[in-house]
Amino acid sequence: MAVRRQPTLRDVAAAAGVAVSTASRALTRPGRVNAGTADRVVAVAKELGYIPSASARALLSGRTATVALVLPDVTNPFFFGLVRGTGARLRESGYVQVLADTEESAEVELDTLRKLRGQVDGAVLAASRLTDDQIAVAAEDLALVVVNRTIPGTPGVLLDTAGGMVQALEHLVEQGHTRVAYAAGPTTSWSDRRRREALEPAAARLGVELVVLGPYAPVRTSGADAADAALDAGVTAIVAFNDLLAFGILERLDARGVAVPEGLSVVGCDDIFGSDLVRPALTTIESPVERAGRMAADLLLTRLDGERPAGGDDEDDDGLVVDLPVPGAPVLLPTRLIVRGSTGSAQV
Amino acid sequence: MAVRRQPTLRDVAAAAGVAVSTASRALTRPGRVNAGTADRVVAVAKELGYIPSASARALLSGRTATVALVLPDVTNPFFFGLVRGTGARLRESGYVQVLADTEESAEVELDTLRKLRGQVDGAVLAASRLTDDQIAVAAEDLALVVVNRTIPGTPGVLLDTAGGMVQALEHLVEQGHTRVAYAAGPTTSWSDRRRREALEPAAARLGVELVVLGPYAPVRTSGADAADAALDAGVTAIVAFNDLLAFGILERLDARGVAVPEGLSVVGCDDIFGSDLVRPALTTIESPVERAGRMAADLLLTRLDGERPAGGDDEDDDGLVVDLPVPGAPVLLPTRLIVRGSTGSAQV
DNA sequence: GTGAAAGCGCTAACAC
DNA sequence: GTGTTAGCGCTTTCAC
Repeated sequence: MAVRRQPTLRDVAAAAGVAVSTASRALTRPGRVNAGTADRVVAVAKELGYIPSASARALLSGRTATVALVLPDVTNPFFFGLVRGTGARLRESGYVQVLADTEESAEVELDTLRKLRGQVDGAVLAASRLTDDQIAVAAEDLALVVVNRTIPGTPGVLLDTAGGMVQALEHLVEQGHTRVAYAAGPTTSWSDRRRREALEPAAARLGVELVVLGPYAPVRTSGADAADAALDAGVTAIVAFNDLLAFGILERLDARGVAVPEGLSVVGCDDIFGSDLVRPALTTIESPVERAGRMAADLLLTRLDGERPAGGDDEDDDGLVVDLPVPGAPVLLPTRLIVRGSTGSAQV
Repeated sequence: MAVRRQPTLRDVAAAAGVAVSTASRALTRPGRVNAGTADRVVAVAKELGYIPSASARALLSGRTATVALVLPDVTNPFFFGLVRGTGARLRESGYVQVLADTEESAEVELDTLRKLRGQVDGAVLAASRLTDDQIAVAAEDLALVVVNRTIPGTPGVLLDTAGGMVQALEHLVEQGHTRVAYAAGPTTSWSDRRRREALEPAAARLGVELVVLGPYAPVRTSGADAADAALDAGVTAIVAFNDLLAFGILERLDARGVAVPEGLSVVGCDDIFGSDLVRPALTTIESPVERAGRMAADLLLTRLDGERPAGGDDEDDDGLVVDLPVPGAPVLLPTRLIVRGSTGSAQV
């Protein structure tokens, strides 16, 4: 693991017998240099194993070709798709992906965002624990795209799981259910609020009684409480905040000897890895998470590559600088109900 | 998403009425500056929201406080633990984690490593697709720690899944199995070779017949072929290269109406998310992947923070520079067999 | 204890 | 078409 000194542009220029500026041009804009010279420089650079210093470029241009994905918990399988989607899109454009875990803490998130400023060109902020205001403020210092959040003036991508849950409710009604529980997620969750706001009017419209249970931490272990509460509440079906919670519910029902779907129909949300592995397989709401990630990265890159076309730098001293046209509404991605074995007719 | 101009050290110095050098000292080494002055500078810096430029620091020191995790496929749940483990350890030391997906391609991996040089202080290389030589060469230009690989001179962390598989074999023998299949992984996999080399002598020692099936791509869909082959081979138990493959095997057996473990005992490997969710739950080999990641990051950081104690920079012009004492053997982490429902007595 | 100045590697004026 | 020069933001001599 010895470390060899990297050749610099100066080394290349010297070896090729040209000035650094010529070497620089030859490597970045070959058109503006004598073809023969350019070839020679390129050859020498290759031979020496020259790699331009990212730090020097960054210092000069203010651009790092790096984008961060900020999320509350890398552990949560739901976010894996986001990692993949953003990563794939970023790689396509030659960007480097940085991963930041905020450990479900608003404080850590704020601090992370602060430190990221200057280190990255922008960030995709997923399931943020911050307030709208805090995000808006952070967006002043760092190009931001939010996922599952609406912040006026900040581009965003929304997964319409609320819509998916309404589909689930309709499905249950068709199956004859008239009293359905919703096992709620954390009160701090923006998505949870959105879902409740969608479920309540839908329930009224469909003439079904909706019982809200919880809130529950969106993890498997909370499933036991949720299952018990559902049984106590005398519902025939339960829609869970997410699949992890639904897995826990299934486990508990199994342990208590309650058959699914005969004793209780169960619906999850997100279609994470494993939802088709459990028995009975879980009826759930498929979210195009990976696509959302790709989209978020795309929005950010569009922003970034429009922003400073070529290292522009204003010398205005009034502090404030660029103000860009902001895309109106966030992108809303539809979700889809996947019916599997965990839901069935209501037992009268 | 406007972007405000960041205050620089010069701004801070000016506002505090001191020279940049003093401001720099006040912020980095408060001891070497008049207490009052230092306080003032710090206060001003805070007020202005000053954040030191990472690029400038990197340019000057050659250190980026960034480490990359390079892996063949972010999609594979097996690597999630690695992402977590390395990420957690890096964060603890204030390092930033960069994620690089090489898409299972040696070429992409080589290119990634090349580009990473200079962008990061080091990298954790997991399940590399490169040859030993290629890795050794890459290690000359970038501080590297390998996971599940032994490269002389390069620190590494090994998960002893081969040992776990021997445990599995012993367990099966105790249950009366005398003819057992191993569903092999990709031929390019270093781990697969290691496991075979451990299983064969173990089988001989235990007096059990070992049938090697495959190779199979380590994904769920390959499970169908593996299950069929096992049934054809007339074995009573099968050990799969990994859990994904085992899941596929279970699905196929279910589809063919073969009971598990009565008709066939199934063992997976890695204990990934979902292995206790399937029915019957999967007997598998638990690997401390997260711990391995943490360890790998730890080895790297130790290396890094010993390497250039404080931005040292040699002016030797002979090209070659540092050569460090290399830790001898790689760290070997033990694995453990977890017996669940998918294995049982051999049906005579 | 503090300031002035050099320089990390690179690109973008500005000469010639 | 090519060389010279300035300067990105910072740390670190070297004077004072």
